[in-house]
Amino acid sequence: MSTDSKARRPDTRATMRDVAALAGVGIKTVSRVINDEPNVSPATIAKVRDAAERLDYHPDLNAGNLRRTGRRTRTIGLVVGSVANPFSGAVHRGVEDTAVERGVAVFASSLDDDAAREQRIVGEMLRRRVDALILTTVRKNQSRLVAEQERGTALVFVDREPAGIDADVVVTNNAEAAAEATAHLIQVGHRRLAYLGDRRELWTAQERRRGFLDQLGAVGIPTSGVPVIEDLHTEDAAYAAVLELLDGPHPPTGLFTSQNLVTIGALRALRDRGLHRRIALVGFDDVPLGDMLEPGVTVVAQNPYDMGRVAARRAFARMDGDTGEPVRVVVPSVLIPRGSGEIPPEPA
Amino acid sequence: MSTDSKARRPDTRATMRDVAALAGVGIKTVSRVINDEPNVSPATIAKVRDAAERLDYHPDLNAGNLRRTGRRTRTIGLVVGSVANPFSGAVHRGVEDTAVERGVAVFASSLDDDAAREQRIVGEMLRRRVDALILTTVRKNQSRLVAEQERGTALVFVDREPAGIDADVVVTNNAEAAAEATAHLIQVGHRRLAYLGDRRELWTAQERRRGFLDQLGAVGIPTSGVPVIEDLHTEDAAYAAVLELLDGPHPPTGLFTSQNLVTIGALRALRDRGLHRRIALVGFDDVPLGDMLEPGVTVVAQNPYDMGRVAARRAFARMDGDTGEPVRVVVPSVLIPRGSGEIPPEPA
DNA sequence: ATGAAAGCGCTAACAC
DNA sequence: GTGTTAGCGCTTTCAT
Repeated sequence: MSTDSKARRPDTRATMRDVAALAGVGIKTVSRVINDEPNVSPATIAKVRDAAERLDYHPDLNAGNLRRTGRRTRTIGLVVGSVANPFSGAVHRGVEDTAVERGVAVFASSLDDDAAREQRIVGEMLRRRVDALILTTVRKNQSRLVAEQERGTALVFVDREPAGIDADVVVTNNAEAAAEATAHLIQVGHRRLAYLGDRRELWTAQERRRGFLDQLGAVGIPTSGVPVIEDLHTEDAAYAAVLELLDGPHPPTGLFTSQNLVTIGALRALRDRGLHRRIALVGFDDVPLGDMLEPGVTVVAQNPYDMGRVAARRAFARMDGDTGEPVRVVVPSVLIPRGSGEIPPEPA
Repeated sequence: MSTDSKARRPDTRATMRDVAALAGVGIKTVSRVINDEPNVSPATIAKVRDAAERLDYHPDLNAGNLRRTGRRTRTIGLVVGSVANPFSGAVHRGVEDTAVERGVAVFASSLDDDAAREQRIVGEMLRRRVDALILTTVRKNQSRLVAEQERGTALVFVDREPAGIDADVVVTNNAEAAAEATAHLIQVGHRRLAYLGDRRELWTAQERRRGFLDQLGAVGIPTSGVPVIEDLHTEDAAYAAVLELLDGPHPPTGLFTSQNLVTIGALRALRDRGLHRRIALVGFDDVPLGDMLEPGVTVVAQNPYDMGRVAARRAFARMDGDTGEPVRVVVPSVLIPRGSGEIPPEPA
């Protein structure tokens, strides 16, 4: 691994001017050919294409966009929790599939739900003049972006709803689906439930908690004694919290876990105590191979791929000139019973 | 959702010239302040920063890069199988973590192992003048990229080794790890094994198959009668192939699956036949929650996050002027026994 | 310490 | 059909 400090590339990259010279035409004619503009004779087109080929010419999109009408970079930015998380990966894929059809490239970046990182990364993308930004934000208040939106950058929030800004939003039915999960546990016979949730500051966590508690209230279960454990942001934190709950004086008979890492941590804890067939669990957000565990993991599964597709479509609609009122799209989650959520409470 | 066809943004974006005018200085002075160059008086710095703040000025990186020495865009491209695949996600995260430290943005794109798509996507990235390209390619021959490499674009191949080009490569020890997995099954007592592999054209699939067969040969098991089923590219294809094998006249007592989707398909097939506790399985590449299935899934686990980090570091070393010989880094896979690979063959 | 002029690679506007 | 000129927003070079 020899290191040569000042190795500079020869930068022997052909420019449009080079192609024009070789083809014996003006630079604007080359531009016309490269961009498939009309009013160039077939013979000239052939000459230019041949010259471009021989010089291995590749147009510089960044240079072209500098002057081009509308100033689009044909580039969008996607900001998610972590590109290594399956939920984010599916959103990403949905966005990408929509973008690639249009020749638009996607910058992707992870936040780890870190507000400082959010600011840095959004700044980097803005400096690169992305046409649109699709965001799963940490901070609730996104008023900093209002000015950018007014300058023409399409903004779509996905998964989490922001405040302080009017923009398109694509979310799942968090509260309703959480209530449905809770109702499912209640219907199986559970009365002693516990809630295990993500960071309180996250909008999704608040919504899911609300759905859980509202449903308890709706069927007349007093919520005062119900363990509501929050700010669980990792598998390990969830694992520890569930162990503490199980080892406590009044362990619940059923668990509602509000996020996939929390679900996994809880599953591990149940297994370590040998209780995974005796204590019920319903998780929010699907878990990889959740159907192959024993018992299978009952979840309300989101549809992250569709959320990504819808978000990207909203972004492109805005870029195409849609100036209508901000749209709020709800991509519903569905309850998938697989076993863990159908375990009845133990007779007391 | 009202659509207004020709809504054009007012493009009221402040430029460096605007900031210069408001601050009452020359444009070059603004440039110095924005880029933290020396030789500006503190008072001038303050004036400029204040003006930039008031205009909500954000420099245009693409415009700046046009003239800047070295012509770096501070942008790299990552091309993987699918951003929705956990292996690719981990590679991506490794690349991103390395890039973000340097203020470099990452374009990520999925290939679905489609050669036509590979060409399109690489072209899009080149047009955007990425400083480096980190690739998990479909095609073995990558000589098309030699010219681009000579023009100064750093090229790093990750996971799969290319032909027709001299470039840095980051791979796992495919053949050795496959042999290790096979040896593991043999040691448990298996003699009737089967190989289930990905598309033959993929370098990794070839290597893993070679490791499997070589190991059988090394211990004197004749490979002629061993089922070698290839070109399994989806979970469903693997599922069907394994069912066929199990329902055949001489079902194997142990399976080696050469890729994570294949492993999952095989697991489903075994379960559907109620054989998951009776037929052994070792998979290549880890499977999400593989430790929580019953039995746990024995795998040779790759280290995709490290592969991403190492690949990105190689790319940055090249961008920093390393002109040494191409480097080949092997990030080893490790065998993780969890149960499925330790099932002994049934007594005959 | 500061700025004027030239130019990066391309497209827009307008000639011919 | 085709070319010329100007200029996108910035950095470079070189003067002051």
